[in-house]
Amino acid sequence: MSASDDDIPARLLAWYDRHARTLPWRSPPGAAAPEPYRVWLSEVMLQQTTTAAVAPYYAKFLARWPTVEALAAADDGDVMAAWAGLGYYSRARNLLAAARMVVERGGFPDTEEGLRQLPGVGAYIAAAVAAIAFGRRAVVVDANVERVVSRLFAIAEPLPASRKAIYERTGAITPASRAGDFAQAMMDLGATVCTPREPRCLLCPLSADCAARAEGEPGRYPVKAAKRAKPTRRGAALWIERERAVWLVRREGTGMLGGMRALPDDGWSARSDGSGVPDGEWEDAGVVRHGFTHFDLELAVHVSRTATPVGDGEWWPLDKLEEAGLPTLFAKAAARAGAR
DNA sequence: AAGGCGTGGGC
DNA sequence: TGCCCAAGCCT
Repeated sequence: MSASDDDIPARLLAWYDRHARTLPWRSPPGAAAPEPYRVWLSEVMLQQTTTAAVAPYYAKFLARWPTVEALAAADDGDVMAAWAGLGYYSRARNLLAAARMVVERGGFPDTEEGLRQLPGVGAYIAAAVAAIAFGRRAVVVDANVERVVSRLFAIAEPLPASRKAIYERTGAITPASRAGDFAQAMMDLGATVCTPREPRCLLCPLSADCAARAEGEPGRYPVKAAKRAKPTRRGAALWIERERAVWLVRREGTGMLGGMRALPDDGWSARSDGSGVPDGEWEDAGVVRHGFTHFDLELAVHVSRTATPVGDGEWWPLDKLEEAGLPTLFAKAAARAGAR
């Protein structure tokens, strides 16, 4: 490094004062912090999800449930349906459970340790909310920070083994004041300058400090462990129609798409072979392909107007299908069934 | 502690 | 097209 670590937060915050992104859940640099509810809601939505994808959902949730009290009083099915399409549905289940805990205890915890007790709040979100909403010094490490810090210090150890070292290095450059702005500055830097491919080092306020840049190939970091191949599973979904209505069920439990409204299926999510359509006269409506995090799915869509409804469900009017809150997989299957 | 857990966009 | 990636958490 050409300068001491002490200068890093100062340079980064000066950069942030001029280049902070404007985002719906964020206050401008130096302004009063947003309400904890808004920070928490945005952080939950932003897990593994782009800001562009989150923005409309954040607006919708805030308009419909403006406070944590309103959210705590919401109907479970309404919240799940409002989350439909955003993915990682355990987030919605935990969101509601956490809102009810917060109301029960009379407000948000204002420490990392307290926040960690809420379901769906892990190390990252607890630190982010403590820093951004409550102004506490907290070491905030997300994937952006992992990338920036890996490059800044040329950490050669691959992720995820390097997480501990990254946390310590991040802690060493996190300032006592403006920790929330510092965290958001690191994330903005990672999102707009220190990008995964072809980082724009000429625009970076930390380029003089960056060991990876000094080495000449900053895009080499962070080093990542090899990932495993994604298998393909096959399954079937059932479109059972009567009088302009379709039979929808609610998926149980906390597994794949748990808690979400869905088409009946053959159990593909619990098995890898996919087999078996119940007796009856089924028309083949084709196959929907959908990629999940750890496997690809080829879902055959079977259509019947005479088959007996499967399981515990309800007849849903076709002209209101958009309001059913189907996850994207089943929205695709519905489109396939309708297009036959 | 490594794998389950969604989806859409960029290249 | 196929792969990588995006403000991770839970078990």
